[in-house]
Amino acid sequence: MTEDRDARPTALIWLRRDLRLVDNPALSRALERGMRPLLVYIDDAAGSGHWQEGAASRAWLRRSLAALDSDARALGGQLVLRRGDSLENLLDIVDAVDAAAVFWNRRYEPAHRQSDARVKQALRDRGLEAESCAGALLFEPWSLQTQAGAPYRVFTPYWRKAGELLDELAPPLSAPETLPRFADVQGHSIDAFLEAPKPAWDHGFWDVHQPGERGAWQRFAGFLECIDAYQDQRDRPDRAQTSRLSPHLAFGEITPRQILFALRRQETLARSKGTLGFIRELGWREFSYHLLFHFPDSTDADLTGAMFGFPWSDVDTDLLEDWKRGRTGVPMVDAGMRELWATGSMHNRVRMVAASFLTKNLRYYWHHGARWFWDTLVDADLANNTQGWQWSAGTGADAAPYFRIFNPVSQGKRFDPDGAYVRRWIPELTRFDAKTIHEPWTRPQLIEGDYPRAPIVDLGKTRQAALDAWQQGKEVRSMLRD
DNA sequence: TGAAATGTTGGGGCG
DNA sequence: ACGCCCCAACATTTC
Repeated sequence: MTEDRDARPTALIWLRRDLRLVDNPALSRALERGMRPLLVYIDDAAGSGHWQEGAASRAWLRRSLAALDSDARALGGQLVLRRGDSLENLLDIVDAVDAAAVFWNRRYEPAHRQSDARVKQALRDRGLEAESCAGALLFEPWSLQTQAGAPYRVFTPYWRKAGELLDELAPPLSAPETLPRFADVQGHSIDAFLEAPKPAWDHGFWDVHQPGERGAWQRFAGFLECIDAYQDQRDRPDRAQTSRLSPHLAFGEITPRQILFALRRQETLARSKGTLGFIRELGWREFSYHLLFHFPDSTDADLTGAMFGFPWSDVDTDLLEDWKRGRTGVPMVDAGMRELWATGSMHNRVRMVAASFLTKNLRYYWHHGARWFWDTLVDADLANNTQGWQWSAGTGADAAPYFRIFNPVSQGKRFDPDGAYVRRWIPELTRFDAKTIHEPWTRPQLIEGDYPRAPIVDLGKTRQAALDAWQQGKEVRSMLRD
């Protein structure tokens, strides 16, 4: 067997949210160093702190790992699957294959930064080489700062600064042509590693998504067909013209720099409004990571004091449940929440509408919404989810002011003018036409089934109550300042 | 990457 | 011709 004669040292490639073989810096590091890479994934619940991946993410993870396992085998290699403490497992595999090094791509979530630092120290204490690489972002969070040396808190100057550096980015890395195989290493089989959901509540996910590196590139190719129209169409949930790359990015099946370089190669598209608009959205992802890195407490508490003293409402669990399950009686909100439940995804415009309803009409603290999205989204990403919710609630950096309260009826009329999106997810409203479908309570006799005949809260009254509450909080804040 | 209230402007109908 | 009103279409302000 070749491995017996091969004198090259072995490096473990500790995979997490970088489930790809192309443009994988940790893997490339091993190859550059003339080392034999062994891919390892460890299911370590403790390493994520209290933001352990939700059920939808795990459904995705299961399929993404299966794809990676198959891709690794196709190159002659393997993917070692382990469960439990990361360090213990790494050390055990190091012993089994007599590895000299462990390489991985960096994570930026607070719990992972802590546990990764401990792992790195412990590996080095044992005389092993341990290196973390930059693989998930265009820019490391510490590489961009204001003239005063502080982290940016406003997107526009952040992205302007990033724009100066975009042209200097190194191109993506290529994949190995082959991978070595190791005979004496124990691991779980892919089928036994993560159980398929029972009952198969995730079946609707895979109509719209195909996890894995190949699925990511197929999705990207599909998106290229309509990226020209992206800027004009991206707010339309009734059109399937967004990239839908977010779960692939969240699991690291594709990287932002692969996307960026691939777009640059498309000469006719590279400077189009649609392309630039999409790249700007990648910028928001970068900005979210930047904020998460510099303000790690923001996953659980307000990033700014803008809403200090605001009287958030006590949660009525029945109403919260109505919101989660798409039974608020407000079509645009319910359609979004049902899309989320069925597909593990929700159109971005509708996420904003649903978040506005929760944090303003219901006046619940954003954390309740962030938790639900965290559990149900296949693209659950701590940086994006946190900043998205803080942005909606008015508590974040560069956030929408709290008084920007969406009217889900006018949002519906504007962005789903035919009612096609709402009709797709709320069959109880099939009898409505475009004119009235976003306010079915004006024709309650047309509503079918047990869909609410009226919204669970009055949109006008709760809007005014939110503004009044904001005014109160404003007084508290100004008293505290004096 | 709001909405609603309020203010302004200008065209047209009408006495 | 003129003032007056109505109202749509915008613009500005406020939360």
